[in-house]
This record gives sequence, structure tokens and C-alpha cells, in this order.
Amino acid sequence: MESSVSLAAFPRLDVRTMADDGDALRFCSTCAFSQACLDQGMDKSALLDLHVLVEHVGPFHAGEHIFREGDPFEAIAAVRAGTVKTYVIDQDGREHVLGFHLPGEVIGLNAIDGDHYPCNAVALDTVMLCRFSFPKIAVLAARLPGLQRQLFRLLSRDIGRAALLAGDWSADQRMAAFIVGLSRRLAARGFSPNRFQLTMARTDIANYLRLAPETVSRVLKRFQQEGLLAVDRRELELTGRDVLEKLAGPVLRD
Amino acid sequence: MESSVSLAAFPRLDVRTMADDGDALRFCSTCAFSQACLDQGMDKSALLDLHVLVEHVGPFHAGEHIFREGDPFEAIAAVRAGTVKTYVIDQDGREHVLGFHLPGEVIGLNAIDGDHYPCNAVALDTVMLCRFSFPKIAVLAARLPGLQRQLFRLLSRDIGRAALLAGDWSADQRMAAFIVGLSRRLAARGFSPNRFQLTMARTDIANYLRLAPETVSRVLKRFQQEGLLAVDRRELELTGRDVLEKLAGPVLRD
DNA sequence: CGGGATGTTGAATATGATCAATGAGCGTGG
DNA sequence: CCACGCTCATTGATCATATTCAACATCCCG
Repeated sequence: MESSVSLAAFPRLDVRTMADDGDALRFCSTCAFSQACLDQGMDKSALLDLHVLVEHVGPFHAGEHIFREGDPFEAIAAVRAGTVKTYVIDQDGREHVLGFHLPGEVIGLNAIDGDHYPCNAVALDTVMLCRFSFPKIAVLAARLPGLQRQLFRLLSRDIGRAALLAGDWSADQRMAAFIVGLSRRLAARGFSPNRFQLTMARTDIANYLRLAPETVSRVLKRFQQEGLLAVDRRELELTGRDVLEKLAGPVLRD
Repeated sequence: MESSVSLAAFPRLDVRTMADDGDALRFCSTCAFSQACLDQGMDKSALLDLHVLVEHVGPFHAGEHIFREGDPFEAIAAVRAGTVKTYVIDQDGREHVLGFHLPGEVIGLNAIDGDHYPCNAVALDTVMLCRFSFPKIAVLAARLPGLQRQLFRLLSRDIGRAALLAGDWSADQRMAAFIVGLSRRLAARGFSPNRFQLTMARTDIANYLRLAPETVSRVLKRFQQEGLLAVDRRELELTGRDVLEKLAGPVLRD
């Protein structure tokens, strides 16, 4: 039933050699990774080196797997469009959602320690990726301090992010933090912060937040009654951002 | 009341220039970091380069801070002896324990993304450290692929580790996973896996596991009644390792 | 239309938290 | 050496939040 298109096995597509600077900068304009590398002190000629080892892959359609637990680790990837869910299946066959990855964010970082991906990654809608061979990018990072620094930062940031959900927060705080977090991440990529689609099912949200799906329903309903949200199916509008931010504050630490 | 000896501000002690290979390898024999780097393909001459930028600092005594949230980030450090607790204080003044760091483990990795430490680190008993200036080690990593690889692995591993506690496990599972986890980490450093001291207070364990201190007491008592543990004050003996491993299994994923 | 997946609602239940009190260990000082 | 005080740990009783179980509603796609 489920299709499985392994990133590792994905044919190398769309590898172009850059001719001129302008082309290079247009090449991956939606991929925040390049911009961040520039910010870390990489010059444009270095960016060219980075871009020649990028492969644009996709589209992956909803339900298609990008990689699976145990697949040999070869590459990290930046999400260019769509949403990726990462998850594991435990011994009892229960799914545990590890995270949702929006455009501009990088998947596969937790695979660096080990030869295989430690989790599954699946597209929730139509997903486009920039694939970076990790061995190659590691070699390049040795030449480009800006790139090395950016990779260290990405990894370090994820450590902190993973700790957020670990707290013993209430269902309300978790839900608020999830919504505000999504909103901010979307805003950072240029999307509307106050009105967006939930690309994941309620059960996925519940699983991610370690709540029962019923609890997610009830909290959303109450938020709506309190005027914090307008919920219509998977469409979300933030109507009481200040209160949500305040609820989410302790979780997001700001 | 509390003493604060910032690692950042700590005077550079014990910086030696290595004369010969034998000396270098003895230099940091209790620091697993060097060994791990060797395993990652670094040769001995490269290890010399690494060792000249190591500073052995300490001892820190119980309650002394190694660094504090907001201190400028300059260095990561490997624990050579003792236990380090990392934690944050939230807006309401409540402490959140992020982790306990045993000999051989590295602290400060989550500070790489940002100019300041994002948490506090305090010694729970007498702590000795190997301090590595991060700017210097990053420069060195560009020359030494084995070192770069080891740093990437350390960072990547911590991402996975942080996700473990995030699950919605029962108090019994959390407690078992904590004990089994400690046991394994101690065993990896050559300590007895079935009999060891808890260097942290019950309240710290509770805080780390997101349980009430009372719950920790009750679970420990029940484990003892069921013959899984012998608890005496902070002394712990694992008498039913198989059952504990089975309880911890889903949390530790093995 | 119809059927299956997804989402919502209500009532009962359970797990761990909270509150309050007691106990044990340990350092200090008389 | 014992008394004191402090911190840390334990125990019991009550309470609250979120889960579970069951039924129903809705949406989407054939």
C-alpha cells in the first residue's frame, strides 16, 4: 500500500555544474541552507562548490517515504517544499513521531552518528528536497570554515530543540507551543504566521505531543471557544496570538 | 552562598607542550574523547595537535558551577572524573534538569549554536575536566577529518539521546531506563555496572525524569520489594537486571 | 451514494501530582 | 558525646489531569 522511495537509492537527478555566480544563487533560492552558509562567512565562490554537490530530488507525494530506519546513511537533505514527518516504530509496533520538518529545515542530522538512518521520514504532502551527500559535504566543510560552522550550528540547535518537548508541560502548554512554534517557523520562511494549514493529522500531532488524539481535539476546541484560534478542519487561524505566546512561553523558553 | 567558578573565566592551567608520543597518550588517558578520535581514524601525530590545546581544569567541588546560562561560549569540555548536572531555570524560577554527564562524556555541545551557554552546569561531586577551546578545535577539525567526524558524531548522538526522555513513558519505565542507562554508561568507562552510587539527589532524578520526588521514592521502594534493586541511601545494586532491562527496553530502544 | 479514514464528544478510570507530616542522616557547636 | 538544626528522603491521603473506552459525526474519495 505504502510506496517507498528511498532517498539513498534515489537516482541522482538535476546535478548541474554552475557556470556563473548569478546562476548559482538562483539555483537553490528556496533552500535556507545556502543563505545560512553565507551568513556564516562563506563567500560566493565557496557557495558554488556547495551547489555542485546538491541534488534536487522529488517530488515525493503524501505517504511516500524519503528514507526508512536502517537504510544506509549517505545524505542529509534540506526541505525545499512540503512537510516531512520523522518517526520510529517501537518494539510493540507503536509509532512515535519525532518531528515535523518544514521548508528550510534539514533532515537526517541524527543519522551522522552511525551508518544507518535511525528513523523513518515520510512526506505528508508534496515534498521537494535538496540532497547533500554527507561524505562530500564533510570533505568540503574541511575547506570551508563557514560551512563547517553552519553544520555544527544546525546539529547543536537540534539538541536544544529536542529537549523542549521533554518537559512536563500541560496539554494546553504543549498545544500552544506546537502552534506558536509552527507559526514562527513558517513566518521565518515567508509564509503567513497567523493563518496556515496543519499538514499533519490530529493523531500525528497527538503522538508528537505525547497526548491522546482526543485531548488534542478538546484543547483545540477550548482554544477556539476562548477566542485564541479559529479552527476549520486542518485550516488554522491564530486570533489570540498574545495568549498563545504566553502559554507557550515556558516551553519555548522566551 | 553558591560558589561560581566559570569555565570561561577559568585561568588556563596545565597547558603542556607534548615532547614525545608516549607522553601525549598518557596525558589524557581518562578522557574518552582522545580514544574516540583515534577510532575515527586520527593518527597519533594528529592526537598531539589535539592535546596541545587541551587544558585540564578542576577540581570543581560539589555545588560549584562550571558555567552558567549566558556565559560567553568558548569551550566544550570532556568530563574526566565526577558528575556534572546541566539545567535551566524557567521564567517561574523552576529548575529543569537537562542531563547528567559522567566521565568520558562531553558538555557544552548545545552551546555551539549561539555565542552563549544556553544552560547551567554544576558539579555534583568532585569534578575534573578536559577543556577544549571551541574556536581552536574547529580550526583543527578542518585539518583532521577524524576529529571533524568525531565532533559531528558527538553532536548527532546527543540529538538522539535528547529524544529518549521525551516519550510518554510510565514512571516505572522512566526509572528503569534511568538506572539501566547509568549502569551502561558507567560500564563503558570501566566502572561496576551492577553496584554504583547515585551522585545526584532524589529531587534531581525526579526533575530529570519529569516525576515528583515522591514518585521516585515510591518506585524505588517497589523495585526493591520486587527484588530488582537493593537501595541503601544513594548506594544502588542491580539485583534483577533482566527485568529492569525489559522495562527500559522501549525507552532505550534496544 | 457508500464506505473508510479521520475527527469529535461524553463518561468512567487511572496514573502520577500535590499536600502535609514524619523520619533519617549529617555537620556543627555546646 | 549528645543536642540541635538543616537538608534530604519517605510515607500516607487526597486530588487533578489526561487517558481510555465507546459511540457518533464528518469528510473525502471511490
